[in-house]
Amino acid sequence: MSARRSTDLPAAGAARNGLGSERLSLGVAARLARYLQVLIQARKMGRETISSQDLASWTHVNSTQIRRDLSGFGKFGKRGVGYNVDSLVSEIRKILRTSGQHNIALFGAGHLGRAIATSDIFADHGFRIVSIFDVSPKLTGKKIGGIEVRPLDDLEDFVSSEEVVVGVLAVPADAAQDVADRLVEAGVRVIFNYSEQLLDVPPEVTVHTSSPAVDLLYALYFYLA
Amino acid sequence: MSARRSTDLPAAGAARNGLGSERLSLGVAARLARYLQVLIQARKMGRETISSQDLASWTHVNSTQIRRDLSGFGKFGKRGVGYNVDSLVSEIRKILRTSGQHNIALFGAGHLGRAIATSDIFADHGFRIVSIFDVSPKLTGKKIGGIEVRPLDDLEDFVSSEEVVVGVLAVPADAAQDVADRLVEAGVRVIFNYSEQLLDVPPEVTVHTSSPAVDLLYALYFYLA
DNA sequence: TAGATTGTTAATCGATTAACAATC
DNA sequence: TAGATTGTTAATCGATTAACAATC
Repeated sequence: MSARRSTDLPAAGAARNGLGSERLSLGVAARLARYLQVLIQARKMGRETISSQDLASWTHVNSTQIRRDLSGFGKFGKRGVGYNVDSLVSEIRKILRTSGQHNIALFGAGHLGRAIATSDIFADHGFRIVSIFDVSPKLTGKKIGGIEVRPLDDLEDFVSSEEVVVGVLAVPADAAQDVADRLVEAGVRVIFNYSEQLLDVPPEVTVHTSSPAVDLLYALYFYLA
Repeated sequence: MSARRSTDLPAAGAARNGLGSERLSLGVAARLARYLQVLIQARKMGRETISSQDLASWTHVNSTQIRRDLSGFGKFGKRGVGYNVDSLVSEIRKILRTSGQHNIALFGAGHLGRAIATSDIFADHGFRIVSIFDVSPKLTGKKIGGIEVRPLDDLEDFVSSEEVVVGVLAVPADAAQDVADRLVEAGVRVIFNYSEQLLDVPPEVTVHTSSPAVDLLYALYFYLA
C-alpha cells in the first residue's frame, strides 16, 4: 500500500525517516497522531515533560517503539529527563504536516452535529469548522457553537471560496451518499463519515468511516477471550 | 503484547487459528471487526454474497489477506462465487465471541449521549444500551431513544443488577475520571471514552478513547503528503 | 466448458522488542 | 556522583503479498 522508492537509502548513517524524504508508513503516522493526542491532554493538565514510559502507559504502545518512532526524525528528548511536551507537540505536528489550519465543513445539525460543533476536539488539533450545513430551512442563519448554519445548496460555492479540505458527515445514512457525491464534485478529497452508510467514492478520495461499535466489538473481544 | 504459548503448534496440517486455541492477534481481531461492519451494511443493502475483492475495496485491506484471515477459521467461501453475507456475519461473530447480547450503560444525556442513544449503531452489533445516566435531576425518569434516564447515584446498584459489561462515557472531560472510578469500583472492565480526558484506571480495565480528530489528522497526512 | 474466486504456499518486508551504552 | 531515560543496535517475530492450483 505504501509506495516505496526504487533507490534505497544508504544502509547506515543517513536518517531513515528525514522529513520530506519518504512518506510515513501507515503505522507510524497513526502512532504519531496518537502520541499527539496524549501530549495535548498532558499539556492541558500542566505537564512540562513526559518520558517514553509515560507515553507508553497512556497509549499502550511499547516505550522502545515510541523512542524509535521519534528518533527517526531528530533527537527530541533529554536523557534522564524525557521529552518536553510543548516542543514534542510542535515537532510531531511538523512531521504530520498539520501545523497549519485546515478548514472543515460539517454536515448535519442533529444531535451528533451539535456535539461535534460544540466540542473543541477538532479545534485542539488545528481544524476549524467553518460552516454547518443542514437541510432544515428553520436552522438557516442560526449559530451553533458560534458557527453559522447554511442550507445545503450553498455547499458548492462555500467549499471553493473557503478552501474546505475536509467534509464531516453527521447526516442520516440515507443522505450521506448524496452529500459525499457533491463534496467530491466540489473537489473535497477527505471525507469523514459518521453515518453507517458505506460510501462509494473515486479512488483519489479518502473516506474515513467512524465506527464506535466496531471499536467496541474489538475491545470486548480481548475482555471476553 | 499478545501472550504466546510456549508450546508451538505443529508446523503443517493443524489449523493455525482454530476457535478456542489461541487468542486472536490485535491485527486480526481489528480486521474481523471491520469486515463485520461492512458485511452488516452490505446485508442491509440486500447483498447475498460478497467476494474478497469486494470486501477489499470497502475496507482497504488486501484481498489476499482477507481470505487468509478467514481461512484460518474454516472454509467459509465458495470458489467462483464468494462468501455468503449472512453466514459470514455469523461466523465472524462466533470468532469474536460477540454472538450474544452485551449490556451497555451510557453516561451523559447531552448532544453526544442523545446521538448515541438514538443511533442503532450499537444495536446492530449486539449491544443493548440498558440505561442512560445523567447528573441533571430534570431528566430523571425521562426516556431518550426509548431508554430511561437515571441519576448517577443509581450507578452501582444498576451495574450489578443488570450485568453491565461496558460503560460508555459521553460526559464532559472534568466528570469523566469520576464516572470511570465508580465504574471500575462497580466491576466494569471495558470503558469507552468519548471525552478528551485521559483516564487513569487499573491495568485490568480496558479503556478505548475515541478520537475523531486524531483519526482525521492521520487521514489528512496521506492527503497532504 | 469457461470464467471467477477461493484457499494456500512461499517469499519478503516491516514492525516489534530486549538490551545497553551514552549522557542528562 | 547516582539514578534515570534516551537513542540505537541487533535479533526475532508476525504481517503482507504475489502467485497459482483447486474448484465452484
